[in-house]
Amino acid sequence: MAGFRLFDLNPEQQKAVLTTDGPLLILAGAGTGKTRVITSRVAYLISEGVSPSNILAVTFTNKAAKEMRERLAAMVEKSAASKVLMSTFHALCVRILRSGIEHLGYKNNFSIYDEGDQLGLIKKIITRTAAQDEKLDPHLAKNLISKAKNNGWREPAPGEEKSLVGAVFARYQAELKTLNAVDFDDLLLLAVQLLEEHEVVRRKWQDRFHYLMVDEFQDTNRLQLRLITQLADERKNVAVVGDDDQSIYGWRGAEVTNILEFESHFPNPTVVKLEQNYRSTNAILQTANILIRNNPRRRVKNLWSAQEGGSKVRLIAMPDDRQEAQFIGDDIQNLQMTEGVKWEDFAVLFRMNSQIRLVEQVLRQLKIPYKVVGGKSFFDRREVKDLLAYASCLLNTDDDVSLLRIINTPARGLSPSLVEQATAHSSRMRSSVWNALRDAAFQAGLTTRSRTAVQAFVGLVDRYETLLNQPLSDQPALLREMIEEVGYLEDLRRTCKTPEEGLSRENNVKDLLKSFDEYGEKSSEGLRGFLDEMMLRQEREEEDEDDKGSGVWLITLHAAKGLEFPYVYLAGLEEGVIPHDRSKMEGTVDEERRLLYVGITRAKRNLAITWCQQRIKFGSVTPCNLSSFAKELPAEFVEQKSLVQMQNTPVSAESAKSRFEAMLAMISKL
DNA sequence: CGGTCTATAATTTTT
DNA sequence: TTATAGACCG
Repeated sequence: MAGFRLFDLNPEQQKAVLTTDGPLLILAGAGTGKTRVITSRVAYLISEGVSPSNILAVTFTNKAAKEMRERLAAMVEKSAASKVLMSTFHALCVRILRSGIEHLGYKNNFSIYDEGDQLGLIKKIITRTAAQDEKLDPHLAKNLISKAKNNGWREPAPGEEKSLVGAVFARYQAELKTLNAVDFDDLLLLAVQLLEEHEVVRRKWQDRFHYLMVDEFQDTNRLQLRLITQLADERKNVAVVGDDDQSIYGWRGAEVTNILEFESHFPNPTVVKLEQNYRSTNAILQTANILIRNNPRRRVKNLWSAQEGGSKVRLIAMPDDRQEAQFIGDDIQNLQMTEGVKWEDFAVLFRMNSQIRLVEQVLRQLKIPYKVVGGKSFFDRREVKDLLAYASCLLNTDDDVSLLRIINTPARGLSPSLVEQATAHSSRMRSSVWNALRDAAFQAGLTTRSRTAVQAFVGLVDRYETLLNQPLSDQPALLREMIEEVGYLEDLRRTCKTPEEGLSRENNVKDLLKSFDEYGEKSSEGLRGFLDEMMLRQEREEEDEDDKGSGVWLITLHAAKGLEFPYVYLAGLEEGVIPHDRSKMEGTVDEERRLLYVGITRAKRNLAITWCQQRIKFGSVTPCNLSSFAKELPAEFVEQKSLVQMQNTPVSAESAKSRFEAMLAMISKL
C-alpha cells in the first residue's frame, strides 16, 4: 500500500480531490491524469472517514473498472479498497435488478440477452408480425428499439404502435417479460424504472451510496443520467469526470448535453478544469487545441504541457493508399532500427476498419509484429454461446432463446419441425417453450417417438436444475457433468471441418469451464453470478495473455480513446474519410472533429498524419481531397510535405537520424 | 433442405 | 473489393 500523496497532484487535481461534497464537475482534458484523480479522490474520502462501502464509482467498460480497482488497491488498505463498488453501469444495474426486479413483474432469476439473442428474438417476432408484403430489417429494428429504449421508452411512442416497428417493439418487450429475460438496454431502463417508481428500493440504494463518481461522463446517455440522478439523494454528492471534446459516441446514444448542461441537472456544482497535460509535447497539444476550437458548443479548455517544443506534426501527402501504407511501414521500421523504439510504442490510427488491411499487409511483408485491436469476440463463438445457453436454461427454464439454442444440440431427436410445434404451442399458451414442452396437451399430440425425446429432454433439464438448486451443490462440477452426459464435446468435434478447429473450440469450452471453477472459488454468487459476469463481459479477446503482447497497434480512432502511444500515425486525413461522408448528411461533423482531436491527443511525442491523392474504394480507384480539417491545423506546429518531395531529398550516407535532421534543417530554411 | 448464385451496400462499438 | 442476405435450383 503506497498510500496517496496530495502533494503529488497539481493544484487543480487537488481541488478535484478535496472537493468531496455537493455536485462536482471535473473537466478532464486528454492526458490530464483523470484516473489518478478519481482514485485519489476515493482514497481521500476513505482517509476522511467515509465508509468505503458508501462509495460508488461507475465506468463504461470493465477494463476501466478493473484499472480503477487496481489503482485504488495500491493506495488504500486492501480490505477498504474491496468494499468500494467500482462497477460498470450495466453491472450496477444487474445488481439493482437482481434485488428488486420482482416489483416490475419479472423474476429475479432473469436471463440477460446479448445482441445476438436480441436479434434472434426480433427476427422471430418480425416473421410472426409482418404481413406478407411487409419487410423489416431485423438489424434496423433492433437499432430503432434500442434507441427508443435508451431514450426511456418502454413501449412504442403514441402513434407508433400501429407501424410495424412499433408493433414489433411492443411484442418484443412483452415476449422478453414472458421469457423472464432482459436485454442490455433493459438493464438500464428497468433499473431506472425500479428506482423511479419504487421509493423503498430507491431509498435503499440512496442509503447505500453517499458518494457517487462517474467516469467518462461525456459518454452517458439519458438513461444513465437518470440513473445517477435517482441514486443521488438530497446530499447530491455526485462527482462526474469527463471531456466534452472527447465525446465520440453520439451515434450510439451518448448525450454531450449531459456534460454541457451539467448545471441544469445538478445545480451549483463546483467546476474544476484539469488542463495540464502530462502526455504530449506542446507541438502536438497545440495542434489539437487549435483544431478543437472550431467546435461550437463546448466547454472551453486550454491544454498545456510542460514538455516544451517537440518535433512538429507531419502532414504528408501520399500519391495513393498503397504508398501511404508502405510509408508508414518503412517509417516505423526506420525508427525502430535507428532509435530502438519498441514495436508497441507505435500506433497507426484509422477512421475505418477497412483502412487497416493495407497497412497490415505491409507490416507482414516487413516482418514487423502488429496487433489489430477489435475483431472477433470470444462470445460470438458458437461453443461458448452453447455452453452459456445450457447454463442459462438451468437457471431460468423460461429463457426460450437459450432453450431453443440447445434443445437439439447435440441432436437428441427434437427435430426443427417438432421445435416449431412447441414454439407455436407456447404462443397459444402465452407461455414459455419450456412450459409448452411439459404441457400434457402438447405431448398428447406427438408421436410416441417424439414424446419420448421430449420427455427425455425435460427430464434432463429438470434433473440438473434440481441438483443445481440444492444448497452447497458443486455447480461447476454439475455443469461439467451435464455437458459430459449430453456428449457435447464429441458433437462439437464431429461438426468441425478441421481437427485444429475442433481442438480450438474444445479448448474454449474447457477454458470456460475452468474459469467457472475459478469463479466458484472466489465468489459465492454461483452460476448466476458467473453468467452475469460473462454476459456483461463481452470484451474483445486480445492482449489477454500470450504472444500477442508486443507489436505495432493497428486501431480505429474510436478504439484508441483512452490509450496513448509515443509514435502515432494517423492515416487517411481525407474529405469523406474524416469527416466521414455520412457525417455530413447526419450533421455530425463536430463529432468527427472530436474524433480527430482524440486521435491527435493519443500521441506522446511524434505524430504523422497522412492523406492520399487517390485511394481504392470498393475496388476502384477514387480521387481524394485533403480533409477540410487540415485547414484548421496550425502551420506553426504542423509541417506539410509530400512523399514525392521527401523521396527527392538528397540522402547522405549517414544514418536515417541525421537524414531526418538534415531534412528538418532544410525545411526550416524554406 | 442445402448449397450456390446474384444483388446490394458499404463508419465508428461497449454492455 | 468483400460481406451478407435473399433468391433460386438440384
